[in-house]
Amino acid sequence: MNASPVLVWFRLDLRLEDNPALSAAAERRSPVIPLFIWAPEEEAPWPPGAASRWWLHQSLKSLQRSLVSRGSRLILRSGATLDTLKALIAETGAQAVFWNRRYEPAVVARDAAVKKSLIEQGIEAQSFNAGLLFEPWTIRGKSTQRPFQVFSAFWKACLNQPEPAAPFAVPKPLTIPALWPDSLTLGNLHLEPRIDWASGLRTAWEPGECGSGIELERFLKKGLNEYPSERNRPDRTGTSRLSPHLHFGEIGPRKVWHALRGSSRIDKAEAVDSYLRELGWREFAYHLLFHFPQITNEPLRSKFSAFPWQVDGRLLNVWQRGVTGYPLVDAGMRELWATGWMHNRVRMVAASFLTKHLRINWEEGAYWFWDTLVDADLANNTLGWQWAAGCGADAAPYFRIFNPVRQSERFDPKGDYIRHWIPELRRLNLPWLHKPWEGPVSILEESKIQLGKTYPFPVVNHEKARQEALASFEQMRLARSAARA
DNA sequence: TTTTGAGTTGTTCGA
DNA sequence: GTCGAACAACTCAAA
Repeated sequence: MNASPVLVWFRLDLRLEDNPALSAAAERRSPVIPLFIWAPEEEAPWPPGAASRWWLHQSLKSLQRSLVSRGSRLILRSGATLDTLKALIAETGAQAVFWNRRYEPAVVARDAAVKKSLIEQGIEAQSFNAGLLFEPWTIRGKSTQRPFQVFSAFWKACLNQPEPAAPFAVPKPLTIPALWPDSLTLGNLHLEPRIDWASGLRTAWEPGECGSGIELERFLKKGLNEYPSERNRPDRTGTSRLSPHLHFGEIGPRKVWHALRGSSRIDKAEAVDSYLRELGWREFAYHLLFHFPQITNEPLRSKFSAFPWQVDGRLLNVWQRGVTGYPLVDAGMRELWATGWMHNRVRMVAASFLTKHLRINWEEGAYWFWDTLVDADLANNTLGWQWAAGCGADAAPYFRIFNPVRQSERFDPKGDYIRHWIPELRRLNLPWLHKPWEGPVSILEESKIQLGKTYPFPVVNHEKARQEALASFEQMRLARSAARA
């Protein structure tokens, strides 16, 4: 037996299938020591939020279970990563550390320092790609050789690349070390909330590799064919719901890619392309985050630094709690609070509402989503918010301001989504459900609604807010041309 | 270097 | 109800 063990350092790749770091370690026929290190402060200013920590706990539990069922274990530690790795190397005599790459700026810097230090110490340190179809540095403009800032050109370049490799199989039984190092218990990491607010999350999700496989199967069977149209319907299950699973790496994009391309159950190539395109947006988000790492806290378009954002804690709070008086926005914010997830169509409406109607800085929204989403992902969250605010890559033109009532009428036509998340409006008929403040007094009375008491009046008037948002853009434009002159 | 065509997800207005 | 145009100006990416 090959004596010295390999440490497999798990991060956002909490799976056994298609896990190149784990497979590479298994092929060594050396003992394998699976390891997770909890070091949130190393990810500042974006350490995992509360919903993410809840998910992480469940996902680690699931990974631990699968490893144990294979006769292995998952060693848990907390504290500074490099010190922890060095301590484990000393304890176990490991000569190699393998992991799968991450792309968040703070993590990239941390990992580079870890790798350098390990190599200096004579330890083999290898990183792999488990999380992306296309590594950010491999995609460049044809003539410019620069990173892309426009999605369609980016995705076209990706599709011209060789097809992503087939996923790795689950490795054969792992070689067990002669002696297991000490491990914390999962409870020691204190990932779960002290006050149990997670019952809605438990109902909505099954974290872990097994749960992701079930979700993918469901989507292939029931969702994908109608994806191009149904994906916009928050009142139906028309999306894949894979986002948290992809974020934690319980399933990898290669598996999803090949499952879709190879599935015989799908009769519409259009549906496959349409969903893969969304995976493409995920790739694009990572591409941007890698090449423009400052965008997590600065607008990609620097002229937006001059945008006259409003600072208003009351309005921010109203938005966060889902009491803006616009039913679709409120339904979305309450879905988020209850389940840790919000339908993408509603995310756009809610984000547009915060940044345009309330003119609150997109960063406030990004931090709220970061804390409350189970799929909080720095690349996707940053791209999404900057896109909505108009300051990001390929962003919506400034005059594209979502009308929360019109969006509601188009995408929740029967009001089922609103009724589900705003029970106090459930007796209200169409079309007033989309805009209660326009409902006749008699109808509101019959529906047991007292505006201002049981459900709020709109916090802003749509048309007025729209005009003010347009005026703010104009102000920014003028400030810039003045600065240029 | 310069030129040219194009750019996720919308709304409103008027015919 | 449906349809097309206007809503600006700017930046990116390729030729």
